[in-house]
Amino acid sequence: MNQVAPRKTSANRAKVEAKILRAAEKVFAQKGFSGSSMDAVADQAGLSKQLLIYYFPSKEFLYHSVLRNMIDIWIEKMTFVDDPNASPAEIIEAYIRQKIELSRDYPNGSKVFAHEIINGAPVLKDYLLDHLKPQFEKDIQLINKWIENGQIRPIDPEHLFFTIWASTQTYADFSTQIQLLLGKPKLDQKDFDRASDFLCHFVLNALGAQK
Amino acid sequence: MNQVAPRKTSANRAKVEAKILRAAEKVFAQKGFSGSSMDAVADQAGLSKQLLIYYFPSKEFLYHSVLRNMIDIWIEKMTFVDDPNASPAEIIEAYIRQKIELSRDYPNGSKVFAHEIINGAPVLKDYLLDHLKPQFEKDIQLINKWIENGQIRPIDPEHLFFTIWASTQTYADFSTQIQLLLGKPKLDQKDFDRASDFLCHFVLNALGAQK
DNA sequence: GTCTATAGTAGGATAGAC
DNA sequence: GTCTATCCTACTATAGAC
Repeated sequence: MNQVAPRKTSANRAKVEAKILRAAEKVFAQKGFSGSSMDAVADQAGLSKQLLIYYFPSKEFLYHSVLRNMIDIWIEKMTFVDDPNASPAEIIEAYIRQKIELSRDYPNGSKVFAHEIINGAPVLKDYLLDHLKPQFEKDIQLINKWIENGQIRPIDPEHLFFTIWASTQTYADFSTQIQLLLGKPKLDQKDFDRASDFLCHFVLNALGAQK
Repeated sequence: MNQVAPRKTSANRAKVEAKILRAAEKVFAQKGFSGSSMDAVADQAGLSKQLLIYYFPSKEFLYHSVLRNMIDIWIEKMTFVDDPNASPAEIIEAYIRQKIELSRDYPNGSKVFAHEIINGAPVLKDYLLDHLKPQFEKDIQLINKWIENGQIRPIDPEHLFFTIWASTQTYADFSTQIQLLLGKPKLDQKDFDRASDFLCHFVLNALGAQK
């Protein structure tokens, strides 16, 4: 037998690993990869550094695991769901709202990505090229089709995406600054709703897209 | 005499300090405070670690110096220049263009701030409260006045600022991602011009502000 | 002002008892 | 699976020669 009591063991392992990944996400979110220590992750997860290393043999492996854990859902929310029955306004509004929800639900994941990108995307570069870029180019084409059809104003589609990404992710990455200026200890559901409503109106007005 | 050859000495010191600050800005931009080492800064500046410590006795002091060096120009560009003769459209267009210029001219400074804010602004918090917040609130009032006067559409002024900040700073902080998706090794002047033009049109259309 | 040497500590990782 | 002990490297910082 390779393992003692494999069933119980692996169930427990999954639970501990999940706890560690949540802790690591939080620590990496604050300081990025090189700024974070295994000690800090262990503390956050409530176990010893040695035990942490038992589950995740190296810091690099832990970091990769955190990224892997988030990357697919992340890229999925960065690309359109092309519903042929929906109007441009409907597609864009749904897109903005789901991006804000992502910032609300995964603020730490967002910050980990922010660190990774600011750092030059040393780990994610290839993955972004292989998975995000093709989708991005498809979405650009869809927007260009809308422009040709006169459904929205002629604008630079690439920069439209950069603006939507930046202004939705800022509610996760720069929440400290936003809290400070709004005089709130924490952003609540109402703040995210206001952000969504503002951005949807703002972008649809800018595009001249009618619902 | 306190110093030997004070004139030459202090002139040289200023030059070396400037070189170190540029190097430190670059290193801190990539990894943030805790992720950066004095060794890396020394390497980047082209001098020994010991000599670096002679000029900047501690890493904290160096980091504070880098921030102090940028913070005033930074906050200045985050607030309106209230020209009573200018129209809302003119004020906002000038504002967006100068924010994009800031991202172009000080990408490392922008990234250092990004790290600091993502981290919870441990160093800058008080400064932002004392210096940015009052200006922010004044600018909000001005926008509300424009809305009352029917010069722009009624929108959430706070979130307008968050959107403009995010979508201008993204060209510094997330330049890696933008380069990747545009298929460019580096953003050039044309890219920044396109970004400015896009954002000005976009925001003015969204606000319904006529030039 | 610049160098060598080194102290002191924190961090990543391993070995081995239980 | 969990713990103690420990190795080794990298890091911040100091002391002191020149």
